[in-house]
Amino acid sequence: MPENMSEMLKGVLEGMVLEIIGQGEVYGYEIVKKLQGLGFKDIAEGTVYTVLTRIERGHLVSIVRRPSALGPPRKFYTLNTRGKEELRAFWSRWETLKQRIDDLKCEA
Amino acid sequence: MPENMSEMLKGVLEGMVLEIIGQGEVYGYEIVKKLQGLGFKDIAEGTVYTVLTRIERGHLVSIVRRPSALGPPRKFYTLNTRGKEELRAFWSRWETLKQRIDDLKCEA
DNA sequence: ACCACTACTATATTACGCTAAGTAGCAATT
DNA sequence: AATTGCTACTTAGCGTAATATAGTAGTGGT
Repeated sequence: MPENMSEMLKGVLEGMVLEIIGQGEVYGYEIVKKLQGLGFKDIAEGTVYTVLTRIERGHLVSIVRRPSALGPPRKFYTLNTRGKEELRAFWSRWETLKQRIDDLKCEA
Repeated sequence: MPENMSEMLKGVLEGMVLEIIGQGEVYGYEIVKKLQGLGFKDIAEGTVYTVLTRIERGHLVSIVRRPSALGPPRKFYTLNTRGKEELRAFWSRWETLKQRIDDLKCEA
C-alpha cells in the first residue's frame, strides 16, 4: 500500500464520505469499513468520525439513531439538500483538478 | 472558476511544482505563470514561493541564480535525485487516489 | 472476569496552502 | 524626476483538515 496519503486526502476525504452517504443511509463504522475496503486501510477510525462531526456541524446531513444488535447505538447519516449540493460541488472540483493535472502531466 | 480548491490542493500543489521543475529548469515566477496557464488563476504568487521554499529546505532541488533583463535576479530550480524520487512518489500516490475515487464513484 | 469486536467522542498536534505585506530591479509613461 | 506597471523573490502569521491518542460503552464468547 503506497505511502503517506495524508496531505493528499485533505479536501478529498470529506468528499468521499459525502459520496458514500449519498449512495444510501449509512452509519459511521460502516463508512470506515467501506473506506478500508476501497484500499484506505491506514485511515484511522478517529479520522472518519472527525469528518462526520464536521459534516454534521456544517448541516449537510440528517441523522437518526438506531440500536444495534452488535454494540452501542448507531448514528445513521443521510444527505440533506445542502449535503447534496456540497457533494455536487466536490465532484466538480475533483474533475477540474484531475483535468488540470492530466494537462500538466501530458505536457512533458 | 469553480470552487475553492485550497484544501484539495494540499499535497497536490507541491507535486505539481515538482513536475513543472522536472520538465526543465525553471524559475519561480515562471512556475506561477505556468500554473495560471493551467487554470489556477486564483493561486497567489506567495503560495508558490512558499512551496518552493519548502522544496528547497527539503533538499529536493539544486538552485542557480541568474540575472534577468526584466527585473531582479531569478532563482532557477532543477530536481536533484531526491526530488526525482519524490516526484515519482507523488505520481504514485496520485494514481492510487484517482483509482480509488473512481472505484467509489462507479459503485453507485 | 477477560478479551475481541462493534460503535462513537474529544483533545491536541502537524502539515500545507493562503493572506498580506514587504523589498527590489527595470522600462515606459507623465 | 516621479509615478506607474511589470517582473521577481521573501516571510510571518493564519485557517483548515487529517492524524494520533485516549477514552467511553454495548455485546458475545472463552
